[in-house]
Amino acid sequence: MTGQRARVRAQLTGEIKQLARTQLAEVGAPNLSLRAIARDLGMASSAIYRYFASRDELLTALIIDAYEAIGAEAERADRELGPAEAALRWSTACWAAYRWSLANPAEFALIFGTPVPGYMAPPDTIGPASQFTVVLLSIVEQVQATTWNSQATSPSGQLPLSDVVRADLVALTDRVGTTVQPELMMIGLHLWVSLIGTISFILFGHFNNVIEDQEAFFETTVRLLGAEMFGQAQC
Amino acid sequence: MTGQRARVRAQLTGEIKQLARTQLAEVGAPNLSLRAIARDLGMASSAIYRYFASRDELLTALIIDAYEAIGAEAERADRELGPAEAALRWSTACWAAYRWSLANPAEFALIFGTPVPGYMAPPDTIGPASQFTVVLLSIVEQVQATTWNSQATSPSGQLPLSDVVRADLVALTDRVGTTVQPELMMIGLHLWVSLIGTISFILFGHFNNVIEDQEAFFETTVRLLGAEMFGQAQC
DNA sequence: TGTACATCAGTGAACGCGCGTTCACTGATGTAC
DNA sequence: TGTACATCAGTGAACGCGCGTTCACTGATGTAC
Repeated sequence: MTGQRARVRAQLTGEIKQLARTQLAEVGAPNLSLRAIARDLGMASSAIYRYFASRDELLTALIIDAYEAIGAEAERADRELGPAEAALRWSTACWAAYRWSLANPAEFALIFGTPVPGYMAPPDTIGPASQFTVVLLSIVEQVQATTWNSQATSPSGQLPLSDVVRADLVALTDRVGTTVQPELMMIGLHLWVSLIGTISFILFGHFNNVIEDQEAFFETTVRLLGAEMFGQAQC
Repeated sequence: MTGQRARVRAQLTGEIKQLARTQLAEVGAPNLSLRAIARDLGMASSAIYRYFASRDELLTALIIDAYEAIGAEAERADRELGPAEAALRWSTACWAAYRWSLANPAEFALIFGTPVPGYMAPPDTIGPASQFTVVLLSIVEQVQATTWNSQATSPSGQLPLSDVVRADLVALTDRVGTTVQPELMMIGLHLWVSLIGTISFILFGHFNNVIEDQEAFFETTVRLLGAEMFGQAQC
C-alpha cells in the first residue's frame, strides 16, 4: 500500500504539533523548543527536521492551525444555528470564539497576543486568518440586507467618516467582494476588534480582582456590542 | 557628600533599565537577557545582581515603569487640557495612550500583550496598573454628573445588566470609591477594553493590508466609542 | 584632620543547564522490472 | 514472485552558541571616632 508511509508521516506530524501546542502553553511561543519536543517523542532532536525544516516553519504551522481552528468553530456554530436573526448569529459566533479561546489560551495568544519577535508570518497565514472574519462579514451582510440603514437610531447612523477612512473601507469591501456600506463596515471592524480585545483582557488576567464573573461580563459585552450594530433589539 | 554613591547607583539602575527596554524591542520579554545587558554596559554579567536580584525583578521594574508611563501620559494630557467636556477629555486620553503605545511598542506589549510565561506579577504592579484607569474613571464621573441618565438615547440606556454583573460592578465601584452607576461603569470598562484592543490590533499588525491609514481608523474608533458613552454629541 | 573599619560595586571563573542546525551514517520501507 | 535499487526515517555526535545565578575576591568609597 502506497499510503502507508504517508499515513505514518501525517500522524507523526500531528503528534509533533500536538506536543508543540502543549509546550506553547507551558513556556510560550518564543521558548518553543524543537529539542524538547523530540525529547517528549523519544526521538533524536535531529529527527524533527524530517517533518519541519525549521523552528519557524513549525510555528507557522501552529499559527495556521490556530486561525483555522477558531474560524472553524465560528463557522460550525453559525451553520448549526441555521437561519436566524443577525443578532443571534453574532452572539453565537462570539461565544464560539470565547469557548475556543478559553480552551486554547496558548493558541489564542499565538495569533492575537504579542507577535513572536524575529518571526515573520509568511503569506500562507493570510487565508486562514480571515476565516473567522468571513463569518462576521456574512452577518454584517445580513444586517445590511435587512434591518440597517445609514440613518438608523444607534450611534452608527451618526458616524461621519472622514474621506480617508471611507476610502480605506471602500477599498476593503472591494477587495473582499462585498457591497456593505462603509459605515457598517466600520462598525463591523470595530466589533471584531472589541470582541478579541475583550477575550484578551479576560485571558491575560486584566480582569482578575476587577470582575468576579468574567463569563457574565463577556455576555454583557457581546450584547453591548450587538446593540451598536443592530440597534436596541433582542435578547 | 552622602548621596554620591546613591546618585551613581540610581543612574546605573536607570541605564540598565534603558538597555533592557531596547532589548525588549529586539528580542521580546521572554528572551530578555541579563548577560546581554551587562555586555552592552561593558560590565561583568554578575554585576547586574548588585542592582536587580533576578531577571524577574528587572521585568517587574519594567512593567511598573510602563504602567506608570502610559498612566502619566494620560494624566498629563488631561491636566493640560484643563476643564473640558467629557467627550473631549476622552479623546484626549485616548490619543495620549495611542501616542505612547506607538512610541513604545515593546513596553505596550509588555503590559497588554501575552503575559510572560512563568512570570507572576507581584502585587506591586497593581497600583501603577490602575493609573490610567483613574483618568478614565474621572471622565466617567463627569459624565454621570452632567449628561448621563440611565434612560438615555444611546444603546447604554437599553442595557439590562444581569444580577451577577450588576453585583460585580457595584462591588467594583465600592472598591474604587466612586458612585458611578453600574450601567455607566459597564460602558466605561467596555471603552477601556476596546481602546486597548484597537491599539493592540494596530500595533500587532492585524490591520496591515486591511486598513491603510490606521491613525485615521483609530480616530474614528475613538469617536465611535465616545458616542457609546456620550450619546450622539460632538466633534 | 587623620586614621580604622565597614560597606558596597564590580570582577572573573565556574556550575549546570539550554538551544537550532548540520552531517555522515544505518536500516527499513517502498518501487520497478 | 522475486530481486535490485532508490527513497526515506531516524540516529548520534558535533559545532558554536546562549543563558541565570553563585561565590570568593579585590579595591574603592564612605562613616565613626
